[in-house]
Amino acid sequence: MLDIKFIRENKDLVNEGAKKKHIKFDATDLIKADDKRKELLTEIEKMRAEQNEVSFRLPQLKEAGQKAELIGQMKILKEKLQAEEEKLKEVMKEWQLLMLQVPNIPDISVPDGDTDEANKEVKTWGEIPKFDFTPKDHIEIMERLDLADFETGTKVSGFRGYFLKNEGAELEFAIMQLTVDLFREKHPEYSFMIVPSLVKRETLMGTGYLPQAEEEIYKTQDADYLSGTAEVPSMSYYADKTLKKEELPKKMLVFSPCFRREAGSYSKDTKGLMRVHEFYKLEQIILCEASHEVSVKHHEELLLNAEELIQSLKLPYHVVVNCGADLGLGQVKKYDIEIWVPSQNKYRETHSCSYFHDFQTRRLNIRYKDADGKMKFTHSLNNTAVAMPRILIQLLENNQLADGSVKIPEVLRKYMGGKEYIGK
RNA sequence: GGAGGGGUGCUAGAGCGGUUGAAUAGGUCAGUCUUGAAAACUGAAAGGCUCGCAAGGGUCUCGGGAGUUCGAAUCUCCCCCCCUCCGCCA
Repeated sequence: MLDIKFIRENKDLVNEGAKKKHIKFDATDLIKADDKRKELLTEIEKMRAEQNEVSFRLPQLKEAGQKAELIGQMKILKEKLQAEEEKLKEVMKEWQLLMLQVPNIPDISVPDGDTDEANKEVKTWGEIPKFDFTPKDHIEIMERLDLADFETGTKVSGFRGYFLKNEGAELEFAIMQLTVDLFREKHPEYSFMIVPSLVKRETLMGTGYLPQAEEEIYKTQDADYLSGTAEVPSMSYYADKTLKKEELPKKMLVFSPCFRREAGSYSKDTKGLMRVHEFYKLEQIILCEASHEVSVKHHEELLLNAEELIQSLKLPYHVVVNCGADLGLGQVKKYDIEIWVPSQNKYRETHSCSYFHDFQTRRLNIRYKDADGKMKFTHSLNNTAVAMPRILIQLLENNQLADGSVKIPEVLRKYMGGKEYIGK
């Protein structure tokens, strides 16, 4: 959500931003609705002022006749007031609906473009491995080495179901532990959090996932929902709270199971671990003071943290800046990290790093008192730390050997009992 | 699941139809006193919306929503949350 005052004063900027994001939106309707809102509000408040004034005077009146007359007048006023309030309610409904559609303005450094083709590579790291054999895909590797069972996964869990087994499961534990250790040792300012995935509807409304993504989210028979990312509960943790300036920036490493229906992607990545209905993720979240420069600084930091992890695993990757059309409603700028997948001969996304200014926190009402004594909405940012099991794809494929075995990256060995290979 | 009790400001806690944005106490901040501190004393202090160049004004907010009333923190209904007891499960 953006500030209505800002929208009024920067209508063209907002409209251009929407255009860059390829989102159909025109602030004109919203401003019209806001005019109506203000007009009604002024009228209503005038009536309320009169009501308050009379209700102060009324008990002081001695004469019964005077009293009765005044009460009669107030009855009429009350009816008028109620009618106007009813009108305002209608206007507010429209106003809120429109407010929720206003996209945040993308940063100037965001490239133009209408598909992910236009995403711009800003960095590459590591060497793309050359194999003197045809590299297998992760499904074949895992099935051969008994690291996963997709067939039984489908039988037990349904479409996109999977079991991780043996070193497949061990690898997942190891990577998570590696990530936790990395943050504990190198980034101790991050506090650890494990958050609920089962959340109330209001929580998803607050974070802006509902009503837009209704189809994408699992719902329980108690009308609760299964969150698709830790961002939802961890941001909601701070909803309606006023933080102290000294508490900022708040940095968190958050663990949660994630659930996604993948309703719109029936034909995409249907096999293996690429796109599954349930998985575990460690997510980095930052709340910081309301300054563009500070947001940008943290955005770069979040990216580097993730890169650090990938580099320690020695996986080749690149970073892209998402183009306008690839940005979500609230995002100002987004980097994706994509790690090389040999069997597909391309990079595939593993991390998504965005900042939002106060777009999320305005809706969630996360504030702090700034040095100037003013209440401000914090800025918010997030990036994946590591998402399981997707990264197993790149890990296994890039480290596969001709004999079908897999070499375990050095940093993970201590978490796997010193093992160097899987399947040797 | 059953039976009760309760949700008030930073905190504790009054108020239970009419100058209550809200007593009182504690905490916080500023000042007086002091070499410094403590104590004591004095004073300050909520947020949203809105009008205004500003000073300042209006309005809303006592868990959330709806209602009764000329007027609601106070009465009624619904929802959420917390506590106690019983049951159930581990």
